[in-house]
Amino acid sequence: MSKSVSKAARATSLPSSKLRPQPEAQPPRPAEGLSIAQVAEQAGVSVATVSRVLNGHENVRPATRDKVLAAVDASGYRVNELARNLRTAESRLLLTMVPDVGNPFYAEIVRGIDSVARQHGYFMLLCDTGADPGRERSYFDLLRRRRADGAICLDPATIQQALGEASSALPWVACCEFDPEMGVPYVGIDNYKAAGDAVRHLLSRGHRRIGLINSDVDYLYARQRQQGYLDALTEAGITPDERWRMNLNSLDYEAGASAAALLMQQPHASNAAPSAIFAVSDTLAIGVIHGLRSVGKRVPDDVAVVGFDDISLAAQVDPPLTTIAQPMRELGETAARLLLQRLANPLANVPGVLLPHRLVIRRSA
Amino acid sequence: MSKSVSKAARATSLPSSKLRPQPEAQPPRPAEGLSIAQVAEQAGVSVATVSRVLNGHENVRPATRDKVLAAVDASGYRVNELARNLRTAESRLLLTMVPDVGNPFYAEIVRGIDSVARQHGYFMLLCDTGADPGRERSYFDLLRRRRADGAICLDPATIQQALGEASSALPWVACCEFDPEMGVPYVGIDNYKAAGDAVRHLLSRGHRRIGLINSDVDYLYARQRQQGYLDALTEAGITPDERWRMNLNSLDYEAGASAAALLMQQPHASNAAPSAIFAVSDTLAIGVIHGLRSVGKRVPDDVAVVGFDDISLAAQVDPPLTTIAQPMRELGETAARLLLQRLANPLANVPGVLLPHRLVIRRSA
DNA sequence: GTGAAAGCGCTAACAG
DNA sequence: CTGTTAGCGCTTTCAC
Repeated sequence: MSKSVSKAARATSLPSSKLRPQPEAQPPRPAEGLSIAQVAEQAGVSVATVSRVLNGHENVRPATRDKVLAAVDASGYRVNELARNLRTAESRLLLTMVPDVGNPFYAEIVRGIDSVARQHGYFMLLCDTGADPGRERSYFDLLRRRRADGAICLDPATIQQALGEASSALPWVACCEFDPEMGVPYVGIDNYKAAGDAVRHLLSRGHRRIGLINSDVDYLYARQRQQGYLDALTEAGITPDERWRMNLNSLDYEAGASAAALLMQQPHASNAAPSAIFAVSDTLAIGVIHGLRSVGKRVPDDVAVVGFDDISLAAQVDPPLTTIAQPMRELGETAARLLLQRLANPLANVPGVLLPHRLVIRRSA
Repeated sequence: MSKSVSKAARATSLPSSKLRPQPEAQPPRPAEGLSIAQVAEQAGVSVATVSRVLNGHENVRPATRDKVLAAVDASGYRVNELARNLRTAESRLLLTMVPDVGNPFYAEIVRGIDSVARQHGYFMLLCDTGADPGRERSYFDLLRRRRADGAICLDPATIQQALGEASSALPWVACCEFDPEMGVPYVGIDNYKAAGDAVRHLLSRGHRRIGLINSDVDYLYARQRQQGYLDALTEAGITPDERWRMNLNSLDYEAGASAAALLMQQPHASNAAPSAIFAVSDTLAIGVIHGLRSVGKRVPDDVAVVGFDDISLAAQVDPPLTTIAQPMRELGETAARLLLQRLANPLANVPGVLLPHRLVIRRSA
């Protein structure tokens, strides 16, 4: 899912021979305060007619339409959407609330959301909540205050639940992180199964002491993945050791690194330290590899590592990361569609959706 | 201007046991259409008074204020900002246009912007332009249509120039990428000097064949860094070889990886391939390290690598990346402040500002 | 096919 | 201190 190119005027763009070719023609009058009324006057029609052509209504005589259009771009007029929004009672803005914009996993999802939103004439307002309930609530209030028409929430389930109670009627959907019981439309993956897949891969490579570096248990996905991990181990006849598990309140590289170092140095019964680690996000896993290296362990020879998400970076680190791939782009796109659907038909029963994940085997495990 | 809502999500749409438990307590009345008038009535005062307490004006008797406040939260009323915005003629939305939200460098800057925007009562609308002039223009139009009060642009200078000609009067500022000649307020670093610093570091380590993996020349910073690279080499008595230089139209890891592989395999006069590479972004540099490894070169033993930006990941890869640190957070914060300043006083002469960079030496070079 | 007029919900004079 | 009132710029009946 790589970006794209967008060459524009590349290559030929010389240092700056002439920075302003535009000999200062008369651009359509920047026109600060210019209202539909002036355009109407200039075109010799009524405001109603101008409004009609602006909105592409059918019932306007071509000749009239042309007159109006001419007046519009002679004057450089742009509709004032503030007024339009008030009148039509919609802002055409969609909120997206993420715990951390800097996380590449969320970044890709956000792209998916943005792309379908724009496709449908909406803009996306990105909100970095830092997983803070207070900020979350204040952003959510934008819905009630009519600043936004709908919202997509990727924040921890614990936060969502609080939100849901206070406002189950508001138009919002959950993405990646969701509680099916909550009655809010959602899209995500089967975290329990995915975690099991990761662990079973490690098992199949002969590992029996498998560590889990997990995120905050505020996240339902963290609890689900942990359960998947636990059950997979148990099914293989292994009794999970508590000392193999850690919960972090951050997904940063640094957090993963120090957690891994800690995990390996912990007093384990002689050589009973984990021979493999399952980290619930790639950022964590990349940190883990770094942390392992810092305490003299090699990956995958001494310790195998599997991550989660399959961000684009996963293939680039050394060793390339074995991981569970989530369809990030689609997750975002689907969330946006679900929301749009809800907006179009508030009464319809919007379903929950699960998208498929898959195990990507590279060299780290 | 499409508005239909396309199909829902396909894939495994869960059976959806019971999608709407909806305990239906009685929260303060979700109150869809509730206007200031009803609150006024309920409080036994006029709309003007309600408005006054809502906006924290002084001249309201405490008793009256309390009555109003009581009515407000008894009814669960929230102001309709659509109306407020129209009346006050401002949207309190700031646009941020970036070429790629997924790039960790931009992500951190965006955080800086968002933080000071919120601090000042603004929200930030994030726009991923993909460095596409068309999308850029359409986003920019949001300013004219009053959807946003101001904008911060991080897109290529070539695009900015087109924008500037069409609308130098609009309230916007440039960040990281800027043309001082353009008369638009900006914040960034001294790219020429920074690139020189990177190259001089390599020189001091004894390298004389230094490659440059650069981004698209649409970016002024790319041209400036190239010049810094060229001059540093020349000053050291080295004649730069054209075959040491590459321009990429992407900053993705993959792009860096394949460029590096290509650079090393190119037919150089016998063993005249570069012994060091300067990449103009950390993402590129990380890709470069990966690409080098894929053709059997070790870093830094066979080839040294220095990057640019100092994203958090730089310290986590193997080997940790030597790089030029940019004060990303401050860049964003400063850009936001400049814009706010311009908004507060449109006539004031807002200056350009350069922030300091610094060389961070780690193990890759 | 086109125009006149009534608001959308709020803020800000201006009176009292 | 509080209430009345006039719009902000647009869309949308309802007449003609």
